[in-house]
Amino acid sequence: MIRKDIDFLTYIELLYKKFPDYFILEQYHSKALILKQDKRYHSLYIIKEGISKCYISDENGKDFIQEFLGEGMEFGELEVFSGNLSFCSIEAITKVDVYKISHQHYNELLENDPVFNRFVIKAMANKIGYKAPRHSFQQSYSIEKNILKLKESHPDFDKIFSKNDIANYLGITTRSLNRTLNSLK
Amino acid sequence: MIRKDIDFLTYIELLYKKFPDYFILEQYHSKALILKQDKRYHSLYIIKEGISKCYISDENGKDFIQEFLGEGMEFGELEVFSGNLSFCSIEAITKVDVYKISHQHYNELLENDPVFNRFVIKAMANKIGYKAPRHSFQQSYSIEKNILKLKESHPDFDKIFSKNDIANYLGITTRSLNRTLNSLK
DNA sequence: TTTGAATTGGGACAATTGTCCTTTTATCTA
DNA sequence: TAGATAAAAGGACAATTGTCCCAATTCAAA
Repeated sequence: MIRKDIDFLTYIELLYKKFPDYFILEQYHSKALILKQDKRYHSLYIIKEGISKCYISDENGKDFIQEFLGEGMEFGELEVFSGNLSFCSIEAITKVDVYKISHQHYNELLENDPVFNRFVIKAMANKIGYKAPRHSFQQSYSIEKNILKLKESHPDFDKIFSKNDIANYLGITTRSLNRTLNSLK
Repeated sequence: MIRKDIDFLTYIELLYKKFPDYFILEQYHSKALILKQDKRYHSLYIIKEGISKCYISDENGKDFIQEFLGEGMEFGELEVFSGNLSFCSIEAITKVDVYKISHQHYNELLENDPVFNRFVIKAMANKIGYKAPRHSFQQSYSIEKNILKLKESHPDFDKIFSKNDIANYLGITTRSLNRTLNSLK
């Protein structure tokens, strides 16, 4: 549920010592919007600490949460390669510390640092390999089974996240979420 | 609906001329299983011609189709980076021609050919950026809106694919699909 | 401590979608 | 061409999930 990549973070901290002017440390308070869907950015971010949510909003104002991002997760990197506008929004859930790096520096690292290059590719492979089974499961199984699965990996999920976020993560309404939580008690 | 990457294919054909022993040309007939979920492979594939489907099967035998793959799409590459078993199956829909390349040669190209490296990263970024909005839309909107959207991008989708495949792509049953198709007439 | 706003919980009903079958149509093979 | 097999269509009913509310609770700011 909360994605992490500690090895990548460790490597970023190492790079930060080596090229301190490549990175800017920023802090966002809970509920701050770090990235806004459909806007153009020239930097991307790697989470040093804290939890944020990555979500897509549709024209009716419904949000669909893609992932909860924790330490070592990067976001805003897809736009480096596609040249498109940001395709999702990122909002801080807890207080969040990030390393910010410009597209330019990021590209330099990708080209000149093979270890970094491999880390980035692995991170992308993870994102693909994680999403597919999750969406597959969500489509095929009942709300009940999906909640039981959440509980397995994060027994205290209903303490960390708001009901609204959980519902948006599962692609259901809060009403259905409540109903199912009751039937599980 | 059918994913393609012509530029990547063009580059692969170029590499094939340069390093003919890196690649094996294979052909699969319609309905052949090219990759099987939960098996280990030491090669990956790039489609030269034809259409295949990439799907995840769950323990109840339900299939969820991730993507339909056309020219220039690669599959089996995630396992190079994760070291895991194949997380989906790939089945030929039409007759399919592929370039097969070993993990080892693939890694060599990634490390020594920056143009190839960039193509691979872009391909992965595309996969991520394409899936997220699609699943988001599928979760939030009615079957009817999803079918109308399919029709927009592929007016003849019901000629190319079986009803079963379309239903598995949308994450619904064929019964629901038929019902909705009728109400649209 | 009070007040207003946001979050949570849930009743009643409607709409959507799935399940289980049976029938029809198309496709393939001997 | 007949018979077998698979694919498509759809009836009847059940289950799930959403919509539209309003009440209860929590929380923060005045």
